[in-house]
Amino acid sequence: MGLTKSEIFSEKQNRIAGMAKVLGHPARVAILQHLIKVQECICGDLVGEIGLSQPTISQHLREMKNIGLLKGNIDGNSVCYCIDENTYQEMRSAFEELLGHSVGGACC
Amino acid sequence: MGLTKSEIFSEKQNRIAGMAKVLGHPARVAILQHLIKVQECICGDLVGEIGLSQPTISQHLREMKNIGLLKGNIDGNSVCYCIDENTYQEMRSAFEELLGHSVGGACC
DNA sequence: TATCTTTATCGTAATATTGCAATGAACGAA
DNA sequence: TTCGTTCATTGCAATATTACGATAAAGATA
Repeated sequence: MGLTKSEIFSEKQNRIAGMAKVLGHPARVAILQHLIKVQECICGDLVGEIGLSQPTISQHLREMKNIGLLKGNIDGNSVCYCIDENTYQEMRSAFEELLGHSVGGACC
Repeated sequence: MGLTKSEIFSEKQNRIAGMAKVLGHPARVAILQHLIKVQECICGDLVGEIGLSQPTISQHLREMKNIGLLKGNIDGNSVCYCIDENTYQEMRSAFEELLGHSVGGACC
């Protein structure tokens, strides 16, 4: 079937999964790391930096924009990308909340 | 082509992506949250708790075991699952490192 | 032994993702 | 206007993921 049954999960669970999914590809991790380092850049920079084709980078950028992690600002004939601080902090909080527990499993 | 070009990324980037990917499905988020709450449980508990079929839950559990997030301990004819504390902490550290920066983008 | 319970695996179908060539759109420069 | 630059979109092929019925494997129970 291949169709995720989102309706049986909470909004929050679906949101966390969506944010994690966007980090679930090394190209998007690399894009985020590069943007953390240089704060802002254009698509062409990332094509040179990462080594995937321009359409592929563009597609990854769109997915990152779709969940709100990136913003793009048109500047002449190029587009300046940077991280959306709100979503970036939302992700930090969500993962910290999910991963900040004590987990001493007794059985294993 | 559908084949991720892992070889052009660093070990660390691929590892982060792999850990994120496992949280990139709401069922696996729900499994992790349940295990955080109850510390340990068997597969059948999760089937009742989450509402997916037993083979589907088993498949998700396997992916979580594959990256080391879960451990399973055979106990009679059932399997007791719990969180692997080391990987859980590794994930916390990795995401904290990735998401703990200052990101004031100037262009957007 | 026969049966029940519990979990894993196989097989399959449907959908999703990844990647890129080709093309289009929009701006700047000559 | 014409050409070059930059990025998005389209279209396609290949691989990956999601989900579950059927079945197998293995310990528990009668």
